[in-house]
Amino acid sequence: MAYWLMKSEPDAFSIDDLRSAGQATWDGVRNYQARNFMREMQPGDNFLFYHSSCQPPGLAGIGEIISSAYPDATALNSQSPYHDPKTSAERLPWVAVDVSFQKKFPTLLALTAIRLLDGLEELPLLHKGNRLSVMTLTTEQWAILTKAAQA
DNA sequence: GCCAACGTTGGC
DNA sequence: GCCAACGTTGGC
Repeated sequence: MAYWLMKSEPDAFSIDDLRSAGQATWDGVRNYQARNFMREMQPGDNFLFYHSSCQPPGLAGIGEIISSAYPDATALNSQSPYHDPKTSAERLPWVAVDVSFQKKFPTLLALTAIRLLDGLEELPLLHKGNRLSVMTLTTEQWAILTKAAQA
């Protein structure tokens, strides 16, 4: 089983939205490195739900990956905010996965608090200028973050 | 609202 | 294939 971290702007889709929906489609990712990680996802993997571009940014909870990657049709939809006019049904590089709610942390683990934790030197989230919206976590990173979030 | 960092685009 | 210009991300 693998561990992931995925970012979402809570104004668009938050941990509370996932909790009320129970499950959801994680789509709209338009970056090849993030896409490649999504292709590796398997049902049963867990991910940390990160709220970005908000105040404060940080980890809000845990979800589960419940499907492997499949083509992200929002790229083809001219009405979608995720429309990618360079794609077609024959040439569709983007993927989505289905996810389910697992838990919301008692309090948000803010980015400022994450920066103070030991053992996360390799975590891309903390690297200056990093914008990757889907990243893999080692078992150790997962343990450090989930422990801090529920302390 | 600012701006640093990064990815993408397009001229050559 | 290089690289400058541009657009986007996302913390502050």
